[in-house]
Amino acid sequence: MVRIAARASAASRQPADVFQRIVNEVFQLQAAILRYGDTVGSNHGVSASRWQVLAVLARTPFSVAAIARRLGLKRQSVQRTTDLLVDEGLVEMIANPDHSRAKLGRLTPAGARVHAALAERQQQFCLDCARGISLGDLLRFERMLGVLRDRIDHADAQPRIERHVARATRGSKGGSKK
Amino acid sequence: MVRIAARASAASRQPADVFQRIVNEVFQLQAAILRYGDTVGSNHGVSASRWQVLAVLARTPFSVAAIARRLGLKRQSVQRTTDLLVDEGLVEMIANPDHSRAKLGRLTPAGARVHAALAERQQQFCLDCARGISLGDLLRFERMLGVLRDRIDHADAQPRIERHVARATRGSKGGSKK
DNA sequence: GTCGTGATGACAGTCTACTGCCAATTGGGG
DNA sequence: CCCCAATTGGCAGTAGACTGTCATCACGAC
Repeated sequence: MVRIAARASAASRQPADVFQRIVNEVFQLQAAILRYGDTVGSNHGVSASRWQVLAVLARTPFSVAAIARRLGLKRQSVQRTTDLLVDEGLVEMIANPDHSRAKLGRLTPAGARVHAALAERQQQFCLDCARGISLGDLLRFERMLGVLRDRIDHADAQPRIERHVARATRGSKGGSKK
Repeated sequence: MVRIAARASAASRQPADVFQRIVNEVFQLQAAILRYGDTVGSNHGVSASRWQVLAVLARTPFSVAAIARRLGLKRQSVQRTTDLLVDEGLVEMIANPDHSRAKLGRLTPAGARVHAALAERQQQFCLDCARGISLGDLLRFERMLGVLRDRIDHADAQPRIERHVARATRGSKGGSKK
């Protein structure tokens, strides 16, 4: 399908170059998703990150740590978002019979209304985006996302030379470079 | 314990459900990339975002705004990162014959050294990640990322019903949408 | 019953990206 | 020549995610 020899410059087909473009595209795709979520959500008074939390709690109450695991975020990040949602009256913390300290977040009636409105828009949005793309392509795409994530997570991120030395020089990241 | 509600939708093949899982995967893939970049970069004193700027400037000097366009970020974000890189001695601003105010960023010898070390690691990393994946699959994946981004960017993010009413009922966080 | 480990919530601080606003520069039209 | 729009840099403020740290709670080992 593609001639291998000539013109590798414009859009390089070297695996490493393709991969770098993919990294850039992933960043921009995530930014686009966040932009969309913020825009749609703002019409209902919530940002993309709050929407995410609402979506998790819409199914069934969860502790903050459980929400974080589902979203792939840190406890502390979700904690902050959840606190704000409680302040706004969209979420309430209810007692957890299994753990006196780890209360469960649950949508208030107001929170449920917001989520319902957003879910409806999201359904249409998803269908719009998926239109014309075969289910097989979508599933392949989803699988590839997972494969790449696995590989990146399991890649050896440590230097091959004096790992302990390099690690000792860390600790202040950017600030150490004065 | 964390098998939660994922069961019901775990293998859903409805396009909208697949799409929602894709969104989640994109977020986590981006987080994984950032984690990797920070880990590798920290061994050389730079974070993932600084690495990105160094990579752009490695080819040829650019103005801050030009870097931002290349990375798909806002001017102000890149400006801040670039200022820090200048403080750290990895980048220097040189005169721009075409614009007296928009100076061009260029790697200092120290910056070039850091970038060279990172580029070498990155090359190996990209090859590791792409191993076993056909070039065609990679290119298809790259194309799909672009397609989805286009659709999301061009999706109708506005409500179909009385936007001004919804906005009027907000108040606090609505400021972002002015 | 007591202790240690892990999970959890809470608080503080950092980093990065965003928006908003303003000043200076550039290039084109009136 | 002067004015205007677009571009650019600079500064301020906000949002969200991260790490680090500590106290508390649950649970199993002893």
